[in-house]
Formats: sequence, structure tokens, C-alpha cells
Amino acid sequence: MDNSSGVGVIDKAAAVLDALEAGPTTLAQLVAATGLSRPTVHRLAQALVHHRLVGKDVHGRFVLGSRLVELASAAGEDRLIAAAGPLLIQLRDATGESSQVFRRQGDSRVCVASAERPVGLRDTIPVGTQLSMRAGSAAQVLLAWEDHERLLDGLQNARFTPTILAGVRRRGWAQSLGEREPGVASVSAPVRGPSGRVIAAVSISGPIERLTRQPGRLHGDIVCQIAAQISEALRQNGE
Amino acid sequence: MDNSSGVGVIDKAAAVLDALEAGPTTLAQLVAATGLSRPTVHRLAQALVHHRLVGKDVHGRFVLGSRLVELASAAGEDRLIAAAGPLLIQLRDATGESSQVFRRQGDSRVCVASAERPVGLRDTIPVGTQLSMRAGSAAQVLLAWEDHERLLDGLQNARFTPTILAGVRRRGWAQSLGEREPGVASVSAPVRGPSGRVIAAVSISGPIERLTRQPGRLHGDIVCQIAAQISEALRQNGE
DNA sequence: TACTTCCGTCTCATTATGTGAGATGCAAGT
DNA sequence: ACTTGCATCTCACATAATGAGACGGAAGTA
Repeated sequence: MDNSSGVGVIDKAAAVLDALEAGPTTLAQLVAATGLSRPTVHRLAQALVHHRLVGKDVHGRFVLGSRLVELASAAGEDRLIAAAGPLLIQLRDATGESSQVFRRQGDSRVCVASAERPVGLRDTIPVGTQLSMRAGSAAQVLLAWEDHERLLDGLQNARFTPTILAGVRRRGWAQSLGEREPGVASVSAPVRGPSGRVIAAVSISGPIERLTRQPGRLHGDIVCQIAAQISEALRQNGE
Repeated sequence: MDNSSGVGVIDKAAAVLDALEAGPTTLAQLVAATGLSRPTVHRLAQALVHHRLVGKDVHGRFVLGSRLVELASAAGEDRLIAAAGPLLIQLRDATGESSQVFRRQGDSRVCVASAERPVGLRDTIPVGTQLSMRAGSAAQVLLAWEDHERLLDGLQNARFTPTILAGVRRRGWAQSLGEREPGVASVSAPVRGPSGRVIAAVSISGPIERLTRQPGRLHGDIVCQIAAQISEALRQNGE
């Protein structure tokens, strides 16, 4: 099978990275594993070190670099956003409310994708907005499936209780009324990664007047459906 | 600051990957972002696609590729093994028993590092060995800090109970007697990643005759100390 | 509808870059 | 003390990468 991309240096650099996938590797081992000449491997490996795509361990062996973890994290975020985009639009149109995807980031949650209701009274949360993990239906969802200790820690000073989170796990969705902002209601459901772990929350939000005091009863099912479709898309495109 | 590694093609490829970190990008946008000429960017990007370091989305835009996720996963494993190596030897020497690090892999746990007691009666678990998540102190540790549903699912047909796992969380270590194999006792403690989540278990194992029927009382403290040191090493070298 | 603009892709003459044989220095092994 | 093996470096040279320009097609505009 033709393994040549048309750019020889990139082919060789990829061979070096492939060899490092097995673990820390000396220069001599890299030469053997790649079939390239020693000065070539040395020069390419040092260039990859320069860009942090490769590192060096305490024994001076080459290892895969931390930049790969950074790029992989960005790649994962790309996939979530790509999968969510059209489905958030669908959710917005089906419910008539603005919709968002949140991810946890320490003590905050961050909006990584959104589809705004274009007209009238609406809740606007721009991409990049950081909100509290202590209030709101998305915070409940991002917390409900944490391990026991992280769950208890997350409940400190929160606007919701263990009983509320137990209900979230049972129903598969969370709702909130005026927790983040007076007059705003929201419904959220979990997005799960290929391993089944909750990695994000899909939400709709808008005025209590329209969503009523039981927004979950109105929209819980559709929010869950959309969250499940995003999860499925991530599962299918993982390989 | 000098940003040239000495291999121009790798410098340019790294610039392309840097540009893609911001999200899906057209060829024209890549040309603008990198300052390279159009055919050069096109050729390099296609070469990176060939090696799956870059992909294409449904709109034909370039995105970071799935190979980066694979390499990043291997990089993370490298760091755990590097951090654990000397500390497992220390643990082995301090306790006189074989020591291991396990990670969860679906319904199994895998030994990713070990330090064997060199002489006499000993428990041997070669790196790569897959063991059950239904028995053994390492399985208890890998399960104790899961979210409620995954914890309950993991308890199906397990040799331990919710009460035992609550004790694991309280004491910070788990012990088992003859769960995986008659006559073998073990003690395990959690290794936490930079986010605080349990990512692995450190264990010692050996004959019940030597470890007694209360191996945790004998060795729980030292196993916890070593696990904490591995966790700290991962935290410090994460950036 | 016709025309213009912009983008992605390809070609190929040119040249700058990457290659690797061989040298050097040093650490480890005998 | 000597030998071996490894990482690092040099530099003459061959080749791979470059980018101006061409081409085709899609999108935008009048």
C-alpha cells in the first residue's frame, strides 16, 4: 500500500511519531524502527521537540510531546461542536427557544456552541461565556453524574440539593427557574462521550412566561432526544 | 524569538496545526493564518490528511485529525508509566511485595506498570495482563469513585458491595483476600489526574500468609503515599 | 443569464532544503 | 587503558519542496 503523502519530510516525521506511540525510545531505537538514517532521525526528532510534538524523558529518550494533548483536546472540542451545530438549530426550531451546549471547566461551565432564537424575548448566551456551576439546569446535569465526592463538593453553596440531582439522574434531564438569572427558565440533558461518561450538557433557555414553571415537562423529552443524537454522532465518528 | 527548528517543512506543518487549533479552517484561511503560499499549504495539509493528523469536515474544511487523539492518549500513558516506575520500585522495596499500576478498560483492568518482588513466594502480574473489574482491590479503587450509575452497574456480579466501596472512599484504600486468586491478598489506592479524577490504581499483592488477613492495616498508608506521589508528579508535569 | 471573483487543485522550472557518509566527542562496558 | 556504541555535528550534493501561473468550478453580482 502506498504510504507516501507526497511530502517526504512529513512522511518521515509521521513515522517517528508512529514509533514513539509504543513508548519512550532512544535515537538508536528510532533509527531501527523507522529505517531512516541516524542524522535524519536526529534532525527530525529535534525539530519535533522544538514544536513540543515530541519531548525528552529524564533518560534522554524521546517521548510523545504535550502539544499533542493540547491539539487532541482541540480536536475533541471540534468534533463536539461539529456534531452539536445542526442539532442545536433543530432544537431551537422545535422549541422556539435559544439552545446551547455547556462543558465543565473547574468551578465554571462554558458555552461552546449555541443557536439563538432570532426574534422577540430571548435568552442570549454567547459562545465562550463562563457561567457558574452553582446554579442553572446545565450545572445540575454536569454535576449529577460526577463521583460521590466531586458531587458533594459541587453542592457547596449550590442552588440545588442532592435530592434534586437524584431526580435529574432518574428523569435524565434537569430544569431550573430563575437560578442563574431572575425570569429565566431552562432545561438541560447530558451529552455522553464514547465511554458513556457525561462530557457536556445540552440546554434550552428563555423567559419563565413562555417556558412555564414546569419547563421540563414541556421540553424535557426533545432536549433528551437531541442530547442522545449528539452522543450517538460522537460515538459513530470516534474512529 | 527564533521559531525555526532547522527543518522548514516541519516548521510549516506545525504552523498549519497551530492554525487548526482554532477550529475548522478553509484553505484560504490557512493561507492567511500561516503566511505560506497557497500551493504549499495545500500540499502540506493534504500530506497531514494522509497521515490522519488533519481531517476534513463535511464542508471540506480542514480540522485537526483523529490520529492526534490516539497519539495524545499514548502520551498520557507514557507520563503515567514514567511517573510510576521509580515509585513502584520504592513501594516494592518498602513492603517486600510485588507492586503494580492498573487502569480501567471497559469491563477489565489492565496492568500498565509493575515492579516484581525478585525472590521467593510472589504474585506475578506481567504488564499487559487484563484482569476482571469484578474482583480485587484495584477493581474496588477503580470503581469507588465512579458516578452513581456506573458504580451500580460495576457492582453487578462483583465480589464486593456498596458498603465496601463506601469504606474504600472513607479510608482512601481497598484491600482484598483471595478475590482474584485463592491465597493472594492485595491493597490498592487511587492515582488521580490533574483534574482530581481517579485515572489508575496503585497496588501491592502477595500471599495472605505474609500480608495477613488485614493487609490494608499493614500497608494501606504506604500504598496511599506512593499513589499520592504519582498523582502529584502528573500534576506538576502536566504543563 | 452573463460575467466576475474567489477558491481549490495541479504543473513544472527552479533552487533551497534535507540528506547521509563520515567525523567527533563522550559515556558505558570490558 | 582500551574498545564499543551512541548522540551530535558538518558539509558536498542530489533531490525534494517551492511557488508563479494556469485551470476548472462554485459562488456572487449586475
